[in-house]
Amino acid sequence: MRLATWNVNSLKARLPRVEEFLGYADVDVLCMQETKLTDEAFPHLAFAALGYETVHHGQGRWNGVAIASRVGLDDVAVGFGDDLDDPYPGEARLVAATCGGVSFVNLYVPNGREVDSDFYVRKLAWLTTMQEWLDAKHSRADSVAVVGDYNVAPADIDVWDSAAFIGSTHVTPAERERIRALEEWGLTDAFRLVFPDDDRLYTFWDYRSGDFHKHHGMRIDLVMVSAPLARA
DNA sequence: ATGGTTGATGTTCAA
Repeated sequence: MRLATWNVNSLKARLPRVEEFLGYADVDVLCMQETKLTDEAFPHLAFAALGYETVHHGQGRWNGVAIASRVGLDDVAVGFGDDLDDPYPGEARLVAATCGGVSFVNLYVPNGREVDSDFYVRKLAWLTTMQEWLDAKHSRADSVAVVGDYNVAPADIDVWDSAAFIGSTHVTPAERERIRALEEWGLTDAFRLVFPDDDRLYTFWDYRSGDFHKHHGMRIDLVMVSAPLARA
């Protein structure tokens, strides 16, 4: 099983790049976030032409999550369902499906904007609710991969300069505690399993200040896997 | 430089 996660920041704008990636990356499952599409506008045929089934949970201008799989796509679920109170109601931030015997959960975690803002408080609540949803849906003994744009850097090693993030979201103890809670539930940060001590390896660079060219990055897109997958 | 740039249902919002 080979998987990838990608915040595409508009699938309409990024589709040629996504098609290019699928052409060489040899992934079985691709989880995408920020498609910024309605369900009606999702380009299912473009993925089918490359051999991938797709499911999309979108709302239009913002958010939107999708899974493309060439190893089957079953048991689709979107959102937290009726039994849980969504701190970001109406926003398309979770889609789940079984692909090749693995339960995939694809997340676009709220950004949080400013520490202690209403958006930040609801980001923390969203992560707590997501774990409640996960616990209701899955056992830690299942093969489950909870992947996506977490908008949290799990540790200082995951940002280019921890001093530069003092007072910022993505690195606060409360946000990191939500990642720890998922680990206590039974998930493992797959990247850290493979690269336990490597720094300067990131998944996101802000495009507003030439951060990519200065390698001012953060590792905020995560692949969290249960024990049966972590052992594999 | 409370900056910078990208994308969308854009003359504003979210990131």
